[in-house]
Amino acid sequence: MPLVYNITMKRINQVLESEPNHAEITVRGWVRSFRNDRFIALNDGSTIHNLQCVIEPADHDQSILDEINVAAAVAVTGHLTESEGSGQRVELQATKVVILGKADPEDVKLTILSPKRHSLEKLREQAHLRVRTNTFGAVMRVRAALSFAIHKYFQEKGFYQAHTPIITGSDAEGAGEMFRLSTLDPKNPPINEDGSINYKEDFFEKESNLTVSGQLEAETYAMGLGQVYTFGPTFRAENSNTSRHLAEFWMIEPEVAFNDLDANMDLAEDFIKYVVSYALDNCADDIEFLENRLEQEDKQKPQNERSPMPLREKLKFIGKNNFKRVSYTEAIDILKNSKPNKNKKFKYIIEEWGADLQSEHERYLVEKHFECPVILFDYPAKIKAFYMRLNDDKKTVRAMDILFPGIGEIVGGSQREERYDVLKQKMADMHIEEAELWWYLEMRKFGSVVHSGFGLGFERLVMFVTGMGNVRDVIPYPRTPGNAEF
RNA sequence: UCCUCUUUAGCUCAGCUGGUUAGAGCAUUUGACUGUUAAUCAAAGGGUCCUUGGUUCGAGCCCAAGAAGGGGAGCCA
Repeated sequence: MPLVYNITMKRINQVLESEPNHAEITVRGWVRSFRNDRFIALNDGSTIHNLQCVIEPADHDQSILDEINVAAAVAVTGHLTESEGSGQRVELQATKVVILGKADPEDVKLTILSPKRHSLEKLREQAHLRVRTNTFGAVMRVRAALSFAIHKYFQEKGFYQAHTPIITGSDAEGAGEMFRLSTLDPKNPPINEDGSINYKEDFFEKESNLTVSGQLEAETYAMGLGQVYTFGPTFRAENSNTSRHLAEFWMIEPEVAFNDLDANMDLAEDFIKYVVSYALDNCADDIEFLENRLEQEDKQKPQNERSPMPLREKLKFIGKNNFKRVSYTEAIDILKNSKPNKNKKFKYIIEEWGADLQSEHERYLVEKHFECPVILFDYPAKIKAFYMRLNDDKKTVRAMDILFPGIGEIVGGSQREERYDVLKQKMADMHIEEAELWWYLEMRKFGSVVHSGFGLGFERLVMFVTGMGNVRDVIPYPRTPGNAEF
């Protein structure tokens, strides 16, 4: 088999950029379509575009032609020429076709690889094959580019990645229900005298869980390395059944010593603008494809549910315009005086300061009132976590959320409470076990300084950049309540 | 967890007031054509009408329970 790697082997994205100079090259990929017994549309995952390989049927064995079926893997050797057709600039005049992996059309017919449109729900059922569709190829390339851009941004800014633990021994991170972790025999666990399970005999000799956030550990690292970020998987055992929640998702959590909340907002905004612009510049073809896909999808929807602007325009808008910064108190005033509040169109009517904002309120602010991303800050202390820094008014904390159109909350962050006594008191008030988080509190005794950070849900970012409407369609194998297939 | 909608061919769907042998487009197969671009033209094959139980002379259609999936809400990122 002449299939060892050599200099003439090329990825299709490179080939499509090459000059049609008749040089002999070999490409390998999967057949997307085979028209007229002559035109193979070949895709190798390197780009949304296919390479058209042209074969002269008389020059190839019938046994080979019979196996050039949709989804089959083939290696094609030939000469790159200008295309006679109008659909592409260059094409490969094939001299040799080798079938690398067969695909029986009768079997392919039963899968989403069959050459026709499929619903996103159907693609989800066959998640092991969906990356071979145009839409998922594009989404996953954009996801990978965004992941790279995130590391690039922080590394260039002098941040260090902190690998915070995935298994945690504390259950007080306060960000949601946790997945319990144990090696005890579930049918016959060791029992204490009072009937409870004796975790002293478990692997870690205490209860352990999958992490819901690396923030608390990241804070300790910011106190040594100055500016750090985490980027890893996070687990929440919430029974959330929405298009925006996963039980396993990836989160980015920068944490910076000496930053106050204003600097934190500056960082978050600059960071988001950078990665969105990076994707726009480096995944132009994929985002163009996704924009067209979205436009087609919008045609099926009623006018008021359609995207207000095309995908690329929306992404450029994010890069160019400043996010609107509004305090919680101002936001409440805006909402109180808003039409839907006065006409009782909101399900939850805003009556007084202190109420938690529902997603209908966030959407109103972002999509109707300001029509741009909004950063809300200085929330009531009562509705926010124990570690957020108390303002001098004793009523509000230095918290901020970034709200995006169509996505809702994409970032949640705060300036952390750096004062030992204040933090200790807040932990007591909010019933946080000091024994669980002694180390977090103790950090405040040794050179404690102002510091801030935020968490950004990676999948929500990918949703925004790709225009996909369901978080399950921007991660390879989504984990949701009742679903851990694949 | 709550509200709501859906489930009919491989896929997307239609199926009238409960009435003979359940249809269409795409996909697949076969043939024709051979510079196509979601190729085109012709023909063929393809059904546990989600499951269970009930009402009825008769159920894809009505009733009940269950299952799976979508959308929305809550919680959050």
